[in-house]
Order: sequence, then structure tokens, then C-alpha cells
Amino acid sequence: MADVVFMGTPDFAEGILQALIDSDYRVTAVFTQPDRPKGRKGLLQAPPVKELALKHDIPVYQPEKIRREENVEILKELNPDYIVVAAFGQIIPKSILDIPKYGCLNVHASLLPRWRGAAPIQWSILTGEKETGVTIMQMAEGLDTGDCIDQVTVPIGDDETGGSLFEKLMKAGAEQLILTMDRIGRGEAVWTPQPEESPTPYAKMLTRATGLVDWTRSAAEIERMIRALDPWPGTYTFLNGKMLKLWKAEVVGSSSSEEECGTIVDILADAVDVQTGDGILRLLELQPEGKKRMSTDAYIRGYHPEKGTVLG
RNA sequence: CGCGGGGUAGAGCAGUCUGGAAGCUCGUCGGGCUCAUAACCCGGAGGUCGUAGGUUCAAAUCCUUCCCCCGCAA
Repeated sequence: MADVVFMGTPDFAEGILQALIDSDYRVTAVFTQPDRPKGRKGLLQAPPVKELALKHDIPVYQPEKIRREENVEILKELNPDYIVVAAFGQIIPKSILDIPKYGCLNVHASLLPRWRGAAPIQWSILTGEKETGVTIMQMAEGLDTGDCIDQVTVPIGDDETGGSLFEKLMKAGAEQLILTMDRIGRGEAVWTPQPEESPTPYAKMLTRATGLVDWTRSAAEIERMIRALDPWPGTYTFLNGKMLKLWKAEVVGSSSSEEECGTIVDILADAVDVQTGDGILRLLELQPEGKKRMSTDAYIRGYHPEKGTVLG
């Protein structure tokens, strides 16, 4: 039995931690981000990982900066065999990487070297990839550049959303992590260095601004964007000065009309067709500002959108 | 007490300012028309107007309390 220190913050990390708790490995401490104000009320909220750790009486540390000397000391004191990192949100300095016997393992939600960075799941959908996966890697000083140990491939479905893919990768990652640690313990693991350059751009962090639709893009791109940014941060546009979130759409035909991009070209019984830079995007589920998500037919009845109106 | 929108029939909304019959579009149910229909015509059911209190002859509407949903900001 080996001792593990876990570092992570959001839901993705929670699933990984759960797997460790359920395994034969002993989680001796959890590091996560400090509680942050969240939601409309601005109330302090504990990261999901903290809740889970406390439930299992695992000591929780929430340093503002992990690199501080006092935290390094705590880790030396704990003297773990492994440190497992999943979506922690802070850079781990070399002084910490060197502490555990087997070093620091990272669970990363892409097939490295593809999609290094903070939002690999969304970017893989956004760019229309057919498959992605999860990588268990040995952490080095660079960001997501260390040696890969194991990978699991996961297909991306035609109606995959950021949320659904997230689930799948978390499950796969949690399972594989335990297997990989077992292999390391038995001395059977193989370390494969990554190429210097990633074949994809850096998967930069998403913000709300990422979700603003550019109607000059193709219908296919916008449709992927809607799925990739579901459930967060959401894809949106503006109609008559009010925000309108898009939750579900499909690409229809590719009639290149004279209409300006973003124009409502047709209103059907249960859908609204919008001209894009390439093809028509048929909106099926919407959310007006200050309202809940609703099907487009309900939206049409309540809001009476008009043909010819330009979105954006 | 960060800013703002909202809660009215199964769905989406109007009505609130200026108190005075519970409305609209859709769905649903029944009937009619039709070779036929998601079309069209006729009729019906379905609502504690978020909660609790107050003002009033009279409250969805004005005042106060609380609950809930959502957009922005972080």
C-alpha cells in the first residue's frame, strides 16, 4: 500500500479523488484552491474536492500559492509515494515534483501531445475531432509536457457536449490512473517522452467571452461550439439588444443566400433558421436573457421572432 | 445587503404604471370539414395570478414579509 497526496479542484478532480479513495492506495492529504465566492449571492463555496475529502476525514490544505516554502515543508513531512494532480489550477514547482518517491502523476483530458492546457475537452469538440482521450503522465516542469505513461482513447459522438465528454473522460481517467499506479508499483510502466511541439494549438482557458457567436463562421463550426461550451460557459448571441443563449442546433443544407450573416431567414413551426458564413443553422433550443432554457417552438410562441431580423 | 430581469392554465407571454369581468398564441379534449392532414371551422376542460400579511366597497394590479428561477459581475 502506498501513500498518495492529491491535488485538484473542480468536478473533474473529484471523480479522480473518489477513485483513489475507493482504491487500495491511502490518500493522506488533499490540496485544493481556497474557497471562492460563487454564484449570484457571492457566497463562499468550497471546491468539490474539499467536500469529498472532508467526508472521508482526509486533511485538506488550501494554500493560495502551493510554491510557498511552508507548503513544500508540509509535503516533505507527509512524504508521499505519489502526488496525483488533476485540474489543480496552480503550477507545481520543481521543489515539489521531486518530493514523492514516484514523482507527480497528472491526469490530463486529452491524448497528449494534443491539446495541452486548461480546456482540452472543449477544444477537442470545438475543432471537430472524432476522438480524444485521457493521458496519465509524469509531470515535468513544462505545462503538460512530461512523459506519457498510459492513454485511453474515447470517441467523440455527433451529439457530444462538453458535459457528456467530461463525464466519460473523468471515468476513463480515474480507472486508468489506478491501473497505471499499479503498473508503476510493479515496475512495469513505460515512459514515453512527448515531442517538443504539440500538433494542436494550446487549449487556452475558456471565459464567457468565448461563447459569443461569430455568424460569419460556418454553420458546422457554430453547431460544434454550442455543444463544446455546454454546459459552461454557453454559446450566445444578441437579439434586439438582449442576450440569447443557444443550446441546441443543427446544420441544414448549405444554401449560400445573399442574406447578411446572422439573419433569420426562416421561421418554422419549431425552429428558427439563421444564415451563417457557410450554410444555415437551425436553432432548436434557446434561452432568452433572464429565462430558462426552452425549446424553440415555445420561444416562437412567446416571443414572436421575425424573419429578416439580424442576430449578433 | 454587488447590479438587473422574472414567478398569471400543460408551454411561452400580455395585463400591473392609471385597482373595477382571468386574457393571447400554442398544446390538450370533444365535434365538424376532408381521400387525407401537423391545415381549416365550431365547442369544452384546465388558473390558490409564487407565499404570508396589510390598505380598500373592490387587489394579478398599491404597501410590507418570505420563498424560488434566471441574466450580468467576480
